[in-house]
Order: sequence, then structure tokens, then C-alpha cells
Amino acid sequence: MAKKNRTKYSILGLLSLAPLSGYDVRQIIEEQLSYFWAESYSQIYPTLKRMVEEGLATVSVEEQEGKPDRKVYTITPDGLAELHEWLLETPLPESRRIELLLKLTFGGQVESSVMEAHIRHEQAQIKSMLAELEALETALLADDSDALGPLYQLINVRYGLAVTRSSVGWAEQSLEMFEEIRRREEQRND
Amino acid sequence: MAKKNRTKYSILGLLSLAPLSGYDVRQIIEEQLSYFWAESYSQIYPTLKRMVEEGLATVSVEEQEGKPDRKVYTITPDGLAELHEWLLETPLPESRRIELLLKLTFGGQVESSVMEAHIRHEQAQIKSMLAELEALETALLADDSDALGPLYQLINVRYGLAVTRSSVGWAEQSLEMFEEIRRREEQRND
DNA sequence: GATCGCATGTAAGTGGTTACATGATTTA
DNA sequence: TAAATCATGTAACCACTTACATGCGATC
Repeated sequence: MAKKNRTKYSILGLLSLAPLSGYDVRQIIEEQLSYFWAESYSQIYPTLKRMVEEGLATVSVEEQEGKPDRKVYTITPDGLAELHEWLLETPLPESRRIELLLKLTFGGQVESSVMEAHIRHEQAQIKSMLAELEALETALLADDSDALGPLYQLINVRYGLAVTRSSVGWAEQSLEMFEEIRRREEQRND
Repeated sequence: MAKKNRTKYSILGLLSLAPLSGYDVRQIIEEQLSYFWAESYSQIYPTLKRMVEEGLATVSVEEQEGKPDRKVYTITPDGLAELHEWLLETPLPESRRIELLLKLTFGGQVESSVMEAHIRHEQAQIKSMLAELEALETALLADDSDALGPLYQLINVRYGLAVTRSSVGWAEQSLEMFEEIRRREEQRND
């Protein structure tokens, strides 16, 4: 029960929009979906191979000038059917593990400046992600087609924006708490 | 490079606060940290065994009346040192994979009611988590000790609260977009 | 009589990461 | 001449999940 194999579905989804090579799949995920999804080549290539064996996609080699050959994969009706089946299933809750919060839980074991630095580092990461997401949103809002895709993408980007913005706020609020943390820390060292 | 083995550190952290059994470790993580961390028995027990072999903890069997024996683990100076080392390291960015957003990305492939249901389901999950987090925050605010631990826990709970609240808002905003999505969908089917 | 809580574990499988391997062309 | 981009893959490892296994006592 509960076989995931989500790599397969991310690939099926992308192939349902256009025929692509493994390299393309990676590029698209990295450029457009990286704020909520990741795949590495070492997952993509073997999965594509298996998908052809299972009849979910077909391959054809495309020769290029000055560049290596590409293997272009096209989704089959079976592949489309499997994608649709998966889309109908209720997404299972993600078991998240946030290392920063685990460290903060035991933060009292080291100097508070260490935890402060961790939060500042996180804040910087979040802010650069925020900039990327804002650029993505701008691009999507400029798209005035009446297709469904961009609307769903907007929903996704706004999820990222909502969570990211609230994280920035959290980081600021948390940094303010270090005044009180330092007070208690000094007290403890007396 | 980049060996994680985060189970070890979650256990070391808890043992740094008090001697515990494997069962205790699981209970605490489940009750207090579950909004950002998870461990299963099948990770905890073997890890504890290894930790004793590595000299990071010691065991002693505690007999109980009417209940099975407990193996209580106590952290050693070496264990504390390893915990401190880990706490100093900058947390690596978590590679998140959010299945709901992946499904939404390809949402145009199925009827919009399916995606709407997914978001509603997610919304319900988030709201029940929000209630739990609010209870945790209330408990922490009632704690008027001047220890460091509760402050760091407050920071953590507020992270959960910030993200969860913004997710509720996102879900509401997204559900409103389905009016437009349905319009475009009907247009497409003409 | 069944299920829940306490308590500890093993076995099997797989999803996913990191490093390694190759090689041409273009750009800095 | 070094690095980046295009392009495809394998090998090894391990982190983690799910299912299985056991057994007592208390509660429903």
C-alpha cells in the first residue's frame, strides 16, 4: 500500500504538456518548480527508461548539430491514464523535517549567538527565494491567455509567496526575541 | 561529505535534557515536535543501540511493576560534544516536495472539481494543525519560568503558526479562483 | 472479548542523494 | 585554458517507511 514513486508522476505530468528529453525535464523542474519540487538526473534517467518499458512513454533519438543527441520522450495513452489516476488521489500529508527548528529546540545548549546566526542565514535564503517567486508571479500575471495552466501555476506561486512572506515576518520577530534570550542567558551564567 | 543521520541528533538533543527510553523519545517527538519533525520506532531503536556502541550514550534497564521493562538511555560527555558540534553547523536547506502543488501544476488535465477538493482537504488539515499549534502556544505563554528552553520553543511554535495561518489564507484565496477556473474550463469544452 | 497503552525490536524494500564517468562545443 | 552548457547515464550508499513480531495489563 501507498507506493509513491513521485518522480514518475512529475515526469508524466511534464510529458503530458509536451514531448521532452530527460535533460529538459530537469531544466523545467529546476527553473519553474524548484520552490516546491526537486528531481536529480540520477532519478530522472532510470525512471524514463522504466517508463518506456512499462509502455507509459515512447522514445525517439533526435540528432543535433554541434550538440549531443537527445532522447525525446512522448507520453502514451497509458501514460496519460496513469497520470489522471494519480491526479484523482488525495495527496498524502508530507512528513516535514525542518532541521533549523530541531536545532532551535536544543538551542539552549549553545550560545544564543549561534542560533541567531542560523536564523539570519535562513532569513537571507528566504528573501532570495521571495525575489524569485515575485518574478514568477509577475511573469504569470503578464500572461493574458485564457488557458487553465497559468491559473494553476498562479495558485502554486502564491502558495510559495504566502509561506515565504510569513517566514520573513517570523524571522524578524524571532530575532527581536534574542534580546530577552541574551538577558536570560547572562542571568544563567551568574 | 554531508552525512545527515538526523535521527541521531534528534535523540541526542532530547537526551541532553533528560535520560529517556526509546519509547519516551518517540512520545515526546510525537506530542511536542510533530509539526516539524517525525521519527518512527524502527529508526529510534537501532539508532539508540548504535549510539551506545559509539559511546554517545549509556543504557540501564529499569524494572517496572505491571509494565514491561524500560531501557533508559543517558547521554555521555562524548554525546554532548557531538550534539554541540552539530548545533554549530549551518542547517542545510531542506529539499521540499509538496505533492499537492505538483498535482495542481497538472491540474488542467482533470476536472477542476478534483483540484478544488484537494485544496479543501488540505485546508481542513491545516486548520486542525492550527488548533494544535494554538494550544501549544497558550501552554508556552503560561510558562513563567525564566529558562531558555520555552523561549526557543515559542520561536518554533510561532514558525508553525505563521506558516499555517498563511496557508489557511492561501487556501481561501485559491478556492475563490475556481470561479474563474470553471469559466475557462467551460469555454474550453465548447 | 477486543482494543488500547506500554515497551522493544527485526526484515524487507525503496526512494533519493552524492559521487563518478564521458565527451563535444561555446564562452570567459 | 578553464569553466560552463548540453547531454546521458551508472554505482554505491543510506535514510526512511511499512509491515511484521511479541507480550503483559488495564480498560471498555
